[in-house]
Amino acid sequence: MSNNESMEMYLETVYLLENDHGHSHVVDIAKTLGVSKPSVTKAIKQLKDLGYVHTEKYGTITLTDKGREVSREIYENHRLIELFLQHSLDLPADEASYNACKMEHVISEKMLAAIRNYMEKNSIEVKSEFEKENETDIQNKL
Amino acid sequence: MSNNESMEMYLETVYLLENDHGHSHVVDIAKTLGVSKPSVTKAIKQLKDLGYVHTEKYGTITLTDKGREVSREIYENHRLIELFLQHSLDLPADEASYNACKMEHVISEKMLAAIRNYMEKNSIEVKSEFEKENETDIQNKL
DNA sequence: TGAAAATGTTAGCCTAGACTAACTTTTATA
DNA sequence: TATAAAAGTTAGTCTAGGCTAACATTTTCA
Repeated sequence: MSNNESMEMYLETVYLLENDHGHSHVVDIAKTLGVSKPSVTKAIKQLKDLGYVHTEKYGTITLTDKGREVSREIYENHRLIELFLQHSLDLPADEASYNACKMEHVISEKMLAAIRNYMEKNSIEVKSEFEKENETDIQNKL
Repeated sequence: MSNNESMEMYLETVYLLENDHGHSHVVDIAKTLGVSKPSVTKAIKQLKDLGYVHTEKYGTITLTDKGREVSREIYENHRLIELFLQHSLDLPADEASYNACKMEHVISEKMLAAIRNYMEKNSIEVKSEFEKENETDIQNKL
């Protein structure tokens, strides 16, 4: 799973949708990511083969425990990077989120560790959006 | 040309090789990027079609004025990001370079501007490696 | 409740960007 | 200087990750 931008985006989207609605649907994932339904079906099949999601034919998609763990980590890294960009570069929220989305799939473990260290030193608390409030615009989180 | 990681890497490599030796060869590009010679031939053909390089059959590869301008900008952005990572996160040079290499192809113009602003505020001078010294290990610059 | 709309799937196509095998041309050297 | 080695090219293959068209299933609601 490491270092696969496309799959990480699908997994992260499933995670966000599930946090909002308890499960996700092909059509919602397609809309969120701006891809076609068949692309989603194909990707979800791969996530299933990897043991990250459970699906029922013509039914809903839910994360397995493993999938939830991995996707939570992906999303938390996204948040971490996002807050780092806001704090260090004073980027507005939307720009920070956009760039975090691009960066999260490519930067090294050491750089992530360095960002965590930076946040700690500057006493910046990194908490999930979900702990803060009830948002519904998932696109803003990707 | 915008936002094409692969082509940007080829162009940047041509730029670095040319700065070191006055021109570049398929085989050197292949070694630097860790790809096969046919992959380089194909990529260079595309760069030629875009007007970025000049080639002679079975001969050397050189940048056009346009190509030099674009590749210098790519490389300078790489350096900018690299120094930002070193300064803000205290990343060692090799880690900073590695992550700059990944980030340079994906981050937004606004984020680049914010980094420039950061460097200025902190009085960090961004100069090319070439102005500093005579290095030959190009891999370290990518 | 049955037909239309929405949703999900399958099959097949396309492109980018890698690769190997085999060939051509150039360079180096015995 | 002839030939082996090195460098470059061409042709064809593969994979990932998109897409559309067509079909299957489920849901909605008149």
